[in-house]
Amino acid sequence: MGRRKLSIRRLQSGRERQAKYSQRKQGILRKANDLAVLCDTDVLLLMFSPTGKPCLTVGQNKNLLTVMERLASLSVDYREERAAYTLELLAKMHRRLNSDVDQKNFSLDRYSHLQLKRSELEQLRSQLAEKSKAMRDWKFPSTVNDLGQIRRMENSLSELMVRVRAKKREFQEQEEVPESSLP
Amino acid sequence: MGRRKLSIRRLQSGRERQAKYSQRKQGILRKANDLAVLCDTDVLLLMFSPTGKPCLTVGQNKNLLTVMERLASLSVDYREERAAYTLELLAKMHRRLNSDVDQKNFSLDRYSHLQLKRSELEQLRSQLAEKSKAMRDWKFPSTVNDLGQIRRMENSLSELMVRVRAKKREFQEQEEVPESSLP
DNA sequence: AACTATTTATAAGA
DNA sequence: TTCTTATAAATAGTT
Repeated sequence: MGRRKLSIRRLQSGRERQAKYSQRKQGILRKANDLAVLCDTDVLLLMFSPTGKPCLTVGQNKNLLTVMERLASLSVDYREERAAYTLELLAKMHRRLNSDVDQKNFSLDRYSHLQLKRSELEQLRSQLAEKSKAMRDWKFPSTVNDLGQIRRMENSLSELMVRVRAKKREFQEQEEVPESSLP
Repeated sequence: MGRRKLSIRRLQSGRERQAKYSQRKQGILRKANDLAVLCDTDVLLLMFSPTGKPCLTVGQNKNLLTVMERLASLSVDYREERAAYTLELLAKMHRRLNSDVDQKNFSLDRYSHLQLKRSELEQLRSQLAEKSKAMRDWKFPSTVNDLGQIRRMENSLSELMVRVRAKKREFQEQEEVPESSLP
């Protein structure tokens, strides 16, 4: 909608971003309002300008709290769906993590071709065991009761994923050690 | 943006509203995402379909809580500005209310032309005094410390406005009584 | 902030 | 619902 097609990617300069924000802000505000009026629905739009100034609009004479409460109380179904999804993801990560650890623990013999000394092998094994203990012992709850708990679990999930990635990198690095560098 | 110009007013049938919602939902979602990407800003869009199904999207890989917290913690300035505004409105309503009540109390003689009996006039006066007492005695706080308090005050404000409107209607109805219906 | 050439969104119809 | 197409709206580049 303009002289040329603009590809949707972060604009380079802050000045460009601020200009574009001013340019498009009115448009999206109108869209939100039109939708709310035409369809007689709640529409909440909250945006922050690149300089951090907030712009909040809620259709249909509602206010932020009303709409957020509508979402929060949306029905036990919705929350439970969300909770179930989070739990499922967590369980999957947990299994994957333990499976990784088990696999590595059971296949430490793979490193024997590196011609490590027996003591070094044992040391490696104990390091791995130690590092994997926290992961292995990590428990996830079997039920979720509130949004706060869901949120904390999602944070745990993020941390877990970081740890899994770090673990993978660690093993990759172990395997990339060239034989010539070993005694 | 279509064969004809569509005027922005609530569509008549639920079927039309649902259809229009489906039609426009994608458009506004794209707008919200484009804005977030182009300007590297937080954009939160929450809408409910006419059937009550929620649709939440938050730009820039953020989540609902992150953005709401950004708003909530936006700076003491913003909250204070909001609190000051709410307080100002409340004070204005309070003054207006008391001024209305005082005016009416002092001008009860206006109703004398209705040729009410003295006892009826006294009864009216006492009813008015009683009804206005709650309003007159209503106190508003001089400081606001948290968003919850602001919210409660905004609710009080709504109630106050309803009561003021009711009061006005009441006086109007009093004045609309035709003389012929009185003894 | 205002101007237009263009692109985009979408209203109506199939 | 989904597609098509004429047309209204939004807006990119420019001033």
